[in-house]
Amino acid sequence: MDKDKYHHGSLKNALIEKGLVLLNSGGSEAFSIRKVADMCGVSHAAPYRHFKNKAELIEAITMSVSKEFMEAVEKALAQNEGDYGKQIEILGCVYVKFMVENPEHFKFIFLTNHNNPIIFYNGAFIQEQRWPVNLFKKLFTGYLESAGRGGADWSAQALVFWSLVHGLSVMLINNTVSPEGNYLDLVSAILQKNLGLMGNT
Amino acid sequence: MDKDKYHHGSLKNALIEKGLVLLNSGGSEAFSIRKVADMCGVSHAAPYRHFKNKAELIEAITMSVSKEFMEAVEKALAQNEGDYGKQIEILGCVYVKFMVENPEHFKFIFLTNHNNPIIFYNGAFIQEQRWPVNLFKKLFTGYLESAGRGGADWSAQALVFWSLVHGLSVMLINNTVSPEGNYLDLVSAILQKNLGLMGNT
DNA sequence: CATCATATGTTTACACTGTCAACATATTGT
DNA sequence: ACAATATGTTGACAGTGTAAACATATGATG
Repeated sequence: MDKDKYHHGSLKNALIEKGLVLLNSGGSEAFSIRKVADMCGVSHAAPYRHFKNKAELIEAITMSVSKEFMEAVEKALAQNEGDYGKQIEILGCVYVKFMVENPEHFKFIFLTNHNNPIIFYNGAFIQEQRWPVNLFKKLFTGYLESAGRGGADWSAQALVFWSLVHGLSVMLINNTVSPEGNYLDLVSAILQKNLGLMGNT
Repeated sequence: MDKDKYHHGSLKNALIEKGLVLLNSGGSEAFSIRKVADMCGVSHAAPYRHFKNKAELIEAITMSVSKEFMEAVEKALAQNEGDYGKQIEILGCVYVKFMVENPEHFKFIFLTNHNNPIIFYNGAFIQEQRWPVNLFKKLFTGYLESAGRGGADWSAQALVFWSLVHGLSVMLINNTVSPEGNYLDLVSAILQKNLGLMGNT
């Protein structure tokens, strides 16, 4: 792909990649389509051939990050196959770690209204869009069964788990809480305790 | 205060109030100093006599909202004095309700880095800035004592509680989870269950 | 190959934004 | 009364999102 060509070659992907870089260096305030275009060596209006507007570019970046996150989760869970309790704990840690290390992604992912919400209905999560709901189901039903509570409502436990790691992420990111030592130890401890409590009822 | 006067009279407060209105109607994207100035019937640069820049106006709005929130909490807790479990549940509901009803406040409050973090150190929250940490302490120590667990670590429980309501708020706000019926029933149920578990260990 | 539709990039333009400097008026203290 | 200060206005500038008009590359079809 020559530099001097009129056409970029793969501008769409380049915009997403460079956009991500800009986001995590300058923060969401400093993000601008024109800067991203600049970083791709392209005129300020070129992005509009690939994205309808700024929101759509951000949405694309969000999706890209979500995918990356999913892969990180899958990789981490490859270990400890079968031990559901351990896997849930790992999932929580990966989740928090990813969010803390990518705070700007976090903001975009969680502060954007979802077109297709995950509906909490009669104790069941409906519709998997960005988050591994099916994975949650597998892990929590597996865990509850292994704890002799096969009939319990997995989705309620998953919601609590989700809220917990979510909330911890927010508080760690914005520095509301700053633990001594490694924050992941704190997360681990909290999840273990919570899981233990879940199993004991 | 006449309308036609050269000086506004209490522009600083007006900017905070109108800024809040704009924030919760148009969203944080649509927020602009010039619009707020307009809403106050004042020239576009007038706000700069009261706030150094946009960030400082937002900070002032955030502080104002925090105060409002504190008052809502105190008011709600005036009932059920002495029943710590019930008060904790109420606190959680007020928290989530407030955040869901003021999503833009939420974003500003929680996605702004804190200059003075609440440090989680040796099991104790240090430094009360925007959030009622002392209230948390009172409620959770009270609750644990009434449950016959006087020696337990109140701050760990408070952190879990906080994460939980925090995370629930985020998920309700951005529509990740949308429960059937009143979302506060869901919150209540989750908190009750969690509190029950806490007491049973 | 020639030609034409389509995809992709550029230029120009406009309204709007944050912020500053220069200016104007009101308020306050002496 | 007058000078210092607080508060508001005007005008300017660089950046921003986005649309329209224009330019070039690419790919399909004869």
